[in-house]
Parts: sequence; structure tokens; C-alpha cells
Amino acid sequence: MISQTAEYALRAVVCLAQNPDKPYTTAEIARWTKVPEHYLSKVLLALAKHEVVFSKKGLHGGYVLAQDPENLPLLNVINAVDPIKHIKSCPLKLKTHGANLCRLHQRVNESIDMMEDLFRTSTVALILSEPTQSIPLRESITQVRA
Amino acid sequence: MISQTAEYALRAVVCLAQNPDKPYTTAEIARWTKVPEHYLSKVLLALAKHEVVFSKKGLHGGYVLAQDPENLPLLNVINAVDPIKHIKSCPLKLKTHGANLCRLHQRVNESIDMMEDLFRTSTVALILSEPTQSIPLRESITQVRA
DNA sequence: CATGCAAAGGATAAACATATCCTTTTATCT
DNA sequence: AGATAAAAGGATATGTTTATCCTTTGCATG
Repeated sequence: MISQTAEYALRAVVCLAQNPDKPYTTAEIARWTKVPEHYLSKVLLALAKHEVVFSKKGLHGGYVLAQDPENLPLLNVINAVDPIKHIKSCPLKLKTHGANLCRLHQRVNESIDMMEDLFRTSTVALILSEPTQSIPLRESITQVRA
Repeated sequence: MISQTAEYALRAVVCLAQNPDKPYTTAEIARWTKVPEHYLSKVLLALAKHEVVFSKKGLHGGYVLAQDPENLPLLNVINAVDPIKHIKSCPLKLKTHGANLCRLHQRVNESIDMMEDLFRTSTVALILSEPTQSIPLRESITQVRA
């Protein structure tokens, strides 16, 4: 339910977080994340504008995380490229509803709230710290035993 | 986070549920729900194909709910027009990940699961039974006192 | 300060979602 | 049977998201 663009942004940020000091070029991130390079450049632009990443031009330039992964919720990344929008008033524009949503739109909005909460409480650091069989972006060598 | 089409489908079903025996024509539903009539006809077609609604052609025809609102989760409506898709295997197609999602995609998928659960446990009857200030699709006369 | 590297930004294209219109099919009522 | 009502379905248009390409700007180094 998140957009392709948001998924790309998350991958890029996770990539940068693996090596918080090294500046990664668009081309490098594209290779790691398997995101189309030229599209990724737009995504990174948006992340830079929202100060999720910091960019440096020229030789040895590239992108670096602008935030400590501990303090960087996935929500911030998503909102930078494709803001989660809540239902604030009746989509039918019924005058008597206004900001008092009916049960239908309350429910739909509840689902949006839940998503937002989950992404707000999930930091980039958390994604990297909890080990599983699969390491983000990595063709790991972990082998499942039979 | 649900599509416009899914929102339209939910409105249509809620409309039908208000009067489970009366066949509503596309034009009538469009008027109540404020959904573009010709687009709505496609949406209703999909709902009919998935047996969420029953359609009857000709004079006095129209659409009727095919399910008891008590047993009709919003999820069924949504899935009829715009199926919720889970992440089942690594979007990067990393061979070593396969069906073992990394933490990132586990989280993203978790958010999808949560949404699905909410919509699975919310029936159409529930939407109509819990009264609030705003009645679905209706310009109610309830007035907020100052 | 000239050269090369890399991001910034603009213009365009392709794919998909949303929306409109028109014809065909099927049912109902005289 | 003929007329009418309404869904089914096809063709097309508009808008948004995703993707590609090319030029410009800014930085680092020799």
C-alpha cells in the first residue's frame, strides 16, 4: 500500500545506513537497491530537500544520511517522497459531515493511522539491527539447513 | 492508502446496504455516493463479477447486495475491485532472500497485514450500526450544539 | 584555473489509474 | 411483438505515477 517511490526511498536510506559515513553516488545506490538509476536521482532529490539525506556534489561527493539511523523513523522517509494523507473531512463533501467523519471514513482513516504509527515507530536502525536470515539489500551467504 | 476505486466500491456497497431489498440503478447509486456515474458502472461490474452484489437488467432492475451485511467484510469489497497484495518474496529478487523477507520488507508487509486485518474484521453492518454524528452518505440533520 | 566528477533540474516518454462516451445485450411491461 | 429500462461491454480520453534522457550547476583535485 505504499507507493513504488516510497519503497525506493526506503531502500536507498537503508543502503546509506549501512555505512553512514561513506558518501554513495546515485549510481552506487542504484546498483545496491536495484532501483532505476535515473528515477532514483529524483527520489534522492526529494530526500535531500526534506533533509533526510545530505548531498555533496563533485568528486568524492554523493549522498549521506542526514539523520542518525536511531532517530530516523521510516515514516520520515516515506513522507519525504510520498506523504501519507489522512482523511480529515468528508470525501463526499457533505456539508453536515465536514470534519465529523462517518463510520466508513473513520474506519478507512483508522487503517491509515495504523500504518502511520507502524512506520513512525520503526526506525532505520531497527531494520538493520534485528538480524534475520535475510540482510536488507544483500545476497547473504546464510544457508538454511535441511 | 486504498485506491479511489476501492473507496468508490465501499460507498456503493454502503449505499446498497441501507436498503438491502431495493434494487438501485447505477444512476441512483452515483447520486447518493457522488461517484462519477460511468466510472461507477465499471466498479459495480467488478463487484458483480466477484459476487459482492447481484445485478438485474431491465426495468426495475439494478444492483442488490449479494451478501448479508453482517457477513460482508469491507475487505471483500476492496479485494473485488483492487486486491490487497502482500509482499511474498523479495522485491529485489535477491536469490538468497526469496520468501525470507528482510526486516525492511517484513515491516512493510506488516503494515499491509494490519490494514487487511482491520478491513477483514469490519463488516458493512458494523459501519451502519454504530451511530455517530455523521451517517454514511447522508446529509444528516444532526446539529452540533455550541 | 582547467578538468572531471557528481548532483540538480528540465523535458519527454511509457505505463497505469481514473473518467467519459457509445453500442450491445437482456429483462420488463404493455 | 414493440417499446423502454437498465446492465454489460468496448473504445477512447484525461491524469498521475513511474521511468528515461539530456543539460546545467557546483565541487574537488591537479
